[in-house]
Amino acid sequence: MAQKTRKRAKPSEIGVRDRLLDAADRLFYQEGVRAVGIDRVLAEADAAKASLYQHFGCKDQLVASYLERRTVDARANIDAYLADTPPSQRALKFFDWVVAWAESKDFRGCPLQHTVSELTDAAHPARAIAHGQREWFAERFREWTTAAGVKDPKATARALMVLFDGAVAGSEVDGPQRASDARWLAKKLLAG
Amino acid sequence: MAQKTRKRAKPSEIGVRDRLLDAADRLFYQEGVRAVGIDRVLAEADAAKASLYQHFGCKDQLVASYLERRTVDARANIDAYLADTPPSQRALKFFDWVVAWAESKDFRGCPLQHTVSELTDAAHPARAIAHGQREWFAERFREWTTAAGVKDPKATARALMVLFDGAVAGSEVDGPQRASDARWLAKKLLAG
DNA sequence: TTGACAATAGACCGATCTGTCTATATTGTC
DNA sequence: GACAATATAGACAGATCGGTCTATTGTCAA
Repeated sequence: MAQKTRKRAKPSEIGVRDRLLDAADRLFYQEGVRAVGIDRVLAEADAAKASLYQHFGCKDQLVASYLERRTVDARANIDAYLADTPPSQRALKFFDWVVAWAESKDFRGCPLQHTVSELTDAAHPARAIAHGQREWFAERFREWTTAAGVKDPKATARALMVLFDGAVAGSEVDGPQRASDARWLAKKLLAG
Repeated sequence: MAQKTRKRAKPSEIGVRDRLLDAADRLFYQEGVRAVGIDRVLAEADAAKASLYQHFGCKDQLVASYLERRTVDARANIDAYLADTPPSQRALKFFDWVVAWAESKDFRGCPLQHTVSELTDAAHPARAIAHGQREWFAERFREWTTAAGVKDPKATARALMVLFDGAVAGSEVDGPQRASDARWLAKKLLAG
């Protein structure tokens, strides 16, 4: 046993697992996890059915893995975006990131919100991912409001969470103006 | 032609159409419009398939009608809730209504947001309903902030819309605390 | 060369989906 | 009682769903 000699695709190529995740990401995010069937994912990924079930076991797990990768990427993305901003300014700067996201071509709201509202089974593996990411956001908001030196950092952090949710949900329906509106109020809140 | 002699069910009974709408409302809202099939609605309504297609033509139209009735009821509900509150206080009072909604047993987020995110076809009849209701909310927020005499009523109204969306979306995932958080910031905004 | 492994292609299964259809029962009006 | 309208019950069709299975191909290591 042992001696993992794993290594199939040449470094320049993308392995089947990643192709499946890429396809799932595009389709699930754009159209929803219930609207997109396995066959569409396979066609988009140019992969075989057996590969999907070999790597993920079932569709629910593919959905969870898609969400998981989304959250990992988002965290890295946000941390990088804020790296050059002094901690005391990060709370507000974060809303610049939100505005940019809402204005991006493929923006279609929050994948976590979508998935939670589509998959009502409380035991679905994707829900744990969503919950974890929510916690990460809450923690970051507390960090940023504390660093900002506002009067009530915890209440302010919770309010920023509401503004974030509202920015994303509102932008999905009404366009990116809602994200700017959220930033406007966030600035007011952090200044007062 | 003419002489509508319509009148089937006795006044004390509920007609099939309403039974279907009631069932659709419960199931679509609780589990999502894609997760619930026609047969589940029929069983819940204790109705025949032909009745559904006689009254609504297709599932998409049933979904639109369910949303339409939701919005009509919500408008009446909110207006009644605020009737005794002086116009200048209605913006804040509205967030009491939101908190109460988020705390209600069957709360599961915003039916408009859910439907828009599940039905990505821009031409879907349900989307027009959702859009109309958003406009109604925006208009009301402008009324209330104007009556409140705040400095920038339009910007404030847009910010309240964000808080509303954030309250509802956040409460769906994290619980009704998010609605209270939104109210907290709304109060701050309307006071300052 | 051989054997293990990862991947593809696609038939197949049973369940479920929306929607159509026929047949039958009930009711109010003439 | 006859008729039209409304409702029920449920078979049926065609598509799609998630998931299993077999057969085949290509590649690396021994």
